[in-house]
Amino acid sequence: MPELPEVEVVRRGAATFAVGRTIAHAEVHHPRAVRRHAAGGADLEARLAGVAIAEAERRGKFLWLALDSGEALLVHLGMSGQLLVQPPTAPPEKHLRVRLAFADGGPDLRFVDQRTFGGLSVEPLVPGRGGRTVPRSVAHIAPDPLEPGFDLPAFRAAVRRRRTGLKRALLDQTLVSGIGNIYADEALWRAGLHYARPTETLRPAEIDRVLAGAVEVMNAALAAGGTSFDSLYVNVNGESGYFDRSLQVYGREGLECARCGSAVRRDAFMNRSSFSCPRCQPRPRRAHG
DNA sequence: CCTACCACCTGTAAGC
DNA sequence: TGCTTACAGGTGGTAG
Repeated sequence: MPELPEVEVVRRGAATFAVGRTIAHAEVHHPRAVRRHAAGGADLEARLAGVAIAEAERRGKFLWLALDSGEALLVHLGMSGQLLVQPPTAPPEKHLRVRLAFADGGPDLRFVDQRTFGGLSVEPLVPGRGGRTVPRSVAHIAPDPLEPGFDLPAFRAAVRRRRTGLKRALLDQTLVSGIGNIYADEALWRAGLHYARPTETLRPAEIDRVLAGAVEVMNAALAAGGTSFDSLYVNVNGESGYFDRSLQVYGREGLECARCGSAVRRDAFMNRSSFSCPRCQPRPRRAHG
């Protein structure tokens, strides 16, 4: 489950079902799912056996479970990862990668991931950006705009220092985290800005507008349980959110813009797609990307 | 240093 | 009905 709202839905599920419980043992079913854990799958299993889960935290699209051993179990869902609460007796899912069994004999926490772009690792906690303590491989990730400590003036300055297009900047997790392809397009539509607008030409008010658009759309998506076009994007109980019904441009090529009635266009961009309204978001004369 | 591109995977849907 | 191609909510490493 990719972007910030979907990851937050999963984090809340983990907080409800896993915090306070003790892991009996972990089983790594696929080595690729733990490739970021440098010491290997057996080491990850050893570090998880017998430790209790103290908290479930998130920055951007990175989710971690703070452990009473002092380390953290970092989870990135990649493009297709799921964290599922399942009875220990449930048969293994087709794409089960890691299973956590608990000392109380209650439900497992299972990491299921079709494409294996996601993964787990056990890492030390280190000082991160914005004064927060984060797992080591999250140290370079910028605060996300739903964090209380998000520094808007610093974000404005960082964007204007960039020499790139606005959407590239929104997707750069070292500038602002949590925004992916769907919510970038939705935020740009809300702000009435084109994805290729050169960052160095943006006025502070325009940067504020697109960031505010991202915050609004992600909060709305969170309230709807996230965006889900298929069964890949589900909460810990396997349920889909319904924010896809509220998207204004993403995935809506040829359909009417809700604001002006023009047909939504789709452009190839960064090996994926960008959806926008040709009238509300005119292409700038000078464009980046 | 900074920016842009590509590889990393599996599955589904559309096109021929 | 096959077979091929395009595409999918992301990230890190690396070439320029």
